[in-house]
Amino acid sequence: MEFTKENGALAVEVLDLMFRATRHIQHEYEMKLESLSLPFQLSGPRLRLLLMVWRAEKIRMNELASKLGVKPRTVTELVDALERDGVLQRTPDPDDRRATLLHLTEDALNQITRVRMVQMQISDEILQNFTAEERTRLHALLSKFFEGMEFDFVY
Amino acid sequence: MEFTKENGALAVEVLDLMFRATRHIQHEYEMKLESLSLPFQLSGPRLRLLLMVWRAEKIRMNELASKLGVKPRTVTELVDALERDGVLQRTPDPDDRRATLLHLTEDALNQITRVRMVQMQISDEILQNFTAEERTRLHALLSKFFEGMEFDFVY
DNA sequence: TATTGTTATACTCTATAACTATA
DNA sequence: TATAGTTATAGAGTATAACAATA
Repeated sequence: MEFTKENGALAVEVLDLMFRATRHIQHEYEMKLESLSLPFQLSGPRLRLLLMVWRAEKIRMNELASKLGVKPRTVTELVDALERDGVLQRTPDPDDRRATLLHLTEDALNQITRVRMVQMQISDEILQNFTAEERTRLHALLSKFFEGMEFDFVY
Repeated sequence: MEFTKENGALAVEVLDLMFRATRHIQHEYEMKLESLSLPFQLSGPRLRLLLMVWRAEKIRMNELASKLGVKPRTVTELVDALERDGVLQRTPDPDDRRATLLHLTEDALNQITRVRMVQMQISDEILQNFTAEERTRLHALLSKFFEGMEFDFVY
């Protein structure tokens, strides 16, 4: 599609709307997460990290950083907080003594099903105005942002 | 739509994808904004505020806060930075001596056309995988998040 | 020499609470 | 008594740079 002022104006409107919608949704999402009275506090970024560790079972801080799309220093920060809250643990990597492996604590593993279920309920509630077909179409459209992207682009 | 685990799982996937796409886009967007060598630094939140002041011509900090969906204290912070950079100015509101009006500087007004044009180009580039029809459909779907919302919901 | 994760430091965005000046 | 915006303070998320341990 060739660039014209009209195309540009439409593009700005689409992205603007997307940013606004996401802001709005994230507000709601975080408020609902906070009101859960889990044994640990989960913000958006913390939940994202938590679920990534959970899916991997165990993972290096290194790899986690690149999957999250943040710098290793940021992972150190987040992990410090989550370890303090008893959500996950560091263990030395037996294969490389420079590296650190992360895994969830027993406690977090026991809570994870509930967390996932609540996540589904929150998400479903936020999408209450959308039919199943609309959800699928939105998913398909959003996927286009990642089209033609090298390797497994995670975050 | 009735809640089932399947609906919930789809809803989570949709929002997860939306968050990831937005993160990704915001990264690109901010990088491109930075590489513009404007006479002032524009992050996402600063641009958002700047454009809102521009559209209003003049506006109270108060009203701006509610339109941006942030607290007045946050506006003070952002405005401090933008005033330091010569982007906008505070003037006392003649109608209410408690209030402060904001307006763009001459300098910012001279740059704004360029900023808007670049914004269009960046946005168009980010949406390069989307046809005009897909853009319109995405816009329509995203609008649904705001359906049934009271008053003019801005941010 | 390169990589892993840390300490040290800092910046941006955001907020709550207490306060000042005005309404 | 209520409102507009500030000072004072804080916390989350993010980053860069220098460094120690290890590869």
